[in-house]
Amino acid sequence: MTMSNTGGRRRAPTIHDVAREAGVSRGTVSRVLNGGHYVSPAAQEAVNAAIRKTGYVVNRHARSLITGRSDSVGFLLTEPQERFFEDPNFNVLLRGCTQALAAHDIPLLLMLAGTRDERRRITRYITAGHVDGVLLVSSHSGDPVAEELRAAGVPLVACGKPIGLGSKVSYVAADDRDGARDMVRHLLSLGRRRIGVVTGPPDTPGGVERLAGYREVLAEAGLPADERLVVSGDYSRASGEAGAERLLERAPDMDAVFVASDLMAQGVLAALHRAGKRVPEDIAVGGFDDSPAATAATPALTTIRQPWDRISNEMVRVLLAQLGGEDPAAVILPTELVRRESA
Amino acid sequence: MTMSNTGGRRRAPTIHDVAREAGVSRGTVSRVLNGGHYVSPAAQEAVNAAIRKTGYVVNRHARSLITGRSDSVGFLLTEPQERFFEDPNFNVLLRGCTQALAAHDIPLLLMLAGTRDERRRITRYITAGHVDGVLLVSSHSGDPVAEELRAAGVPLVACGKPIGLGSKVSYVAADDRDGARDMVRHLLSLGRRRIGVVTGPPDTPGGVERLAGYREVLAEAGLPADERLVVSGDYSRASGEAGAERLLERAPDMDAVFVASDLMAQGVLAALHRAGKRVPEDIAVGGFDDSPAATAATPALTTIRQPWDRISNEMVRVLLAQLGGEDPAAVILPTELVRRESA
DNA sequence: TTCTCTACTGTGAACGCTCACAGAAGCATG
DNA sequence: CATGCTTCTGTGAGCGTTCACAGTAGAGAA
Repeated sequence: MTMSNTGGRRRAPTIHDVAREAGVSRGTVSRVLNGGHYVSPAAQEAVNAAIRKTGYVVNRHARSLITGRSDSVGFLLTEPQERFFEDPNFNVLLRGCTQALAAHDIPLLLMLAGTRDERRRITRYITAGHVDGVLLVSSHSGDPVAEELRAAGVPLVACGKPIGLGSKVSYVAADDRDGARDMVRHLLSLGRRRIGVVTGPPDTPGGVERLAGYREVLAEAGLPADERLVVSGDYSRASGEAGAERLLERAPDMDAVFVASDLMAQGVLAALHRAGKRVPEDIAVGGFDDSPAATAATPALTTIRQPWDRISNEMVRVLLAQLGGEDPAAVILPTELVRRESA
Repeated sequence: MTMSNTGGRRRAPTIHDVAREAGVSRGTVSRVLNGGHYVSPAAQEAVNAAIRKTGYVVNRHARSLITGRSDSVGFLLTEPQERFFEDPNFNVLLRGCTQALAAHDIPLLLMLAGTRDERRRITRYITAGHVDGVLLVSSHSGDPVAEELRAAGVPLVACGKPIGLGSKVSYVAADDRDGARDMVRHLLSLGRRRIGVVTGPPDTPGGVERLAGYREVLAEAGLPADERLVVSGDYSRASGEAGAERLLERAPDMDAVFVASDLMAQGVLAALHRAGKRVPEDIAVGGFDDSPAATAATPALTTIRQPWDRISNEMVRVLLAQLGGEDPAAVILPTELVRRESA
């Protein structure tokens, strides 16, 4: 009667135990574990049975030691922390990436690099090869971590087009410009002609591209470019509130606002409410993101849906392709107008 | 002229290189790396200089292979996914844990186990020793993953008291009952006497304890227990809305509601607004959590703050203590009443 | 037959580290 | 002067895997 796998918590079974159980050599077990090429069907089956019987699980440390790969990837957040809190997009993205990676049996290491010290530590950790690649969430330009990682040759996929870096870095992004165009066209179709905009920070792709889309459509419609109708925020609720106040002051005849994020749009709604403006009767409001904030708002926000589930899937796909030796790639995904009450 | 660390990306320096550079043996370098006991000051310094010069970073896989530890911990979420989205507490908790662990140079693996298959995979992964311990977020009772991990002897710290499990599992929780007591006492102090409650699911500690606190205070105040004033939700906004409607129907003379989460309280506010009730004039509303939803609501919610930053710190502290050989422990942290407009 | 090719299998040698052990040196104690 | 103790150092072994290589068997071609 031999010792079996149940109970005892003695020692985890190794590839050796499996080999003995299956009556083959370590090499054959290893081959089965790694795709099963050059293994006879009989051996294949014997090994699988032995694995089930012993409850064998590969020791990833031993594997990594020799392969040099870690079979894990990092999810790196270099944003200032308040965004992480307030922006529901991060949650969706994080969850999507975790799941997409889990499907490949690849664990995700969460890394927060808010301070200088943290950045140094994390950079060291990553460049030491403790992860095979990095999913980067950092829309601000001039991110030193991103640049260092790129220089060190770490496979990298950014979420949103990285402004500072060269073209050699992969990214996945929603079509910000096209989304903005859709929204502004929608506002025009409602008969609005004095359309304001609260855009994002000018060092983020969302800030730049959404504003560009807005300007393009107005120009195409033959409307004058009026800089009094343009203010910028930082994607926070508070900045939306402040932005709306400034707009109302500078352009009291405004009849619509395009806001570059739902969270800011919440702030805008609050400011308009305080100013006695009815939405959408007096002023139509269009958001961006289709976050939970959009449905939570009163009135519910008409907004642009970013395909976050597809974005996370694509980020993982592109990163894995890169780990497999493929070249960096840029992926741009279409957005969708979601009509609710605010416009 | 010897090959130096800069450029070339040839091969990462090993402990061997450091030893040669410092003129000592591998063993001495290893001792320096692991606390520096039994190392002469001279050797200590030589090794540190060599580490700086070579840019050496320890290979964690090699270390883990021999120590059997992975020097990483898992953050396991077995909640249904919508909570992860909607509840901002998870973000604060996740961020806090990541940072607290980073201070000990321990990476955090994010694990989502929503479906049966995912649960199986994750359990296998964890029990195989790929993480040293687990921070568990799963308030629902009868969680099969938690039970399996406990049975397998995996060091575990839960967030919130795990209902199903025995007392051998560590947890960190806010004092739900006391927080509820504070809120209900506050409502009483405002002169309210017909106080309703929208509690959480009865299989969560929040659902049980907050309701218990509510009942205790009413009893202590000599008020009758009226089951028409008690409904339960699932912490979602929608369930708060439905709960408020049911309360209004069953107890039209209600003059206050204690809601077991801010998110549900948002729903309650919406329902009250629709029913033409003014808050706080007609009905005072008290929330729980002090989440961003509390300030976003109109009127801003009076609520109970849970010390999430302390909770995450304590979770990590208790887990690390357990990894160091200490026994499981329960930590209960005080809450705080935050007065705003709604009550 | 003999040779070559393909499909499959087993065996040492790493990978980079820690741990146990042996041994050296210094100093106090018997 | 031996003995013990403490502090420090180097060395071999081995953690569990993969990889390169050598080798076997069987099929088909010369």
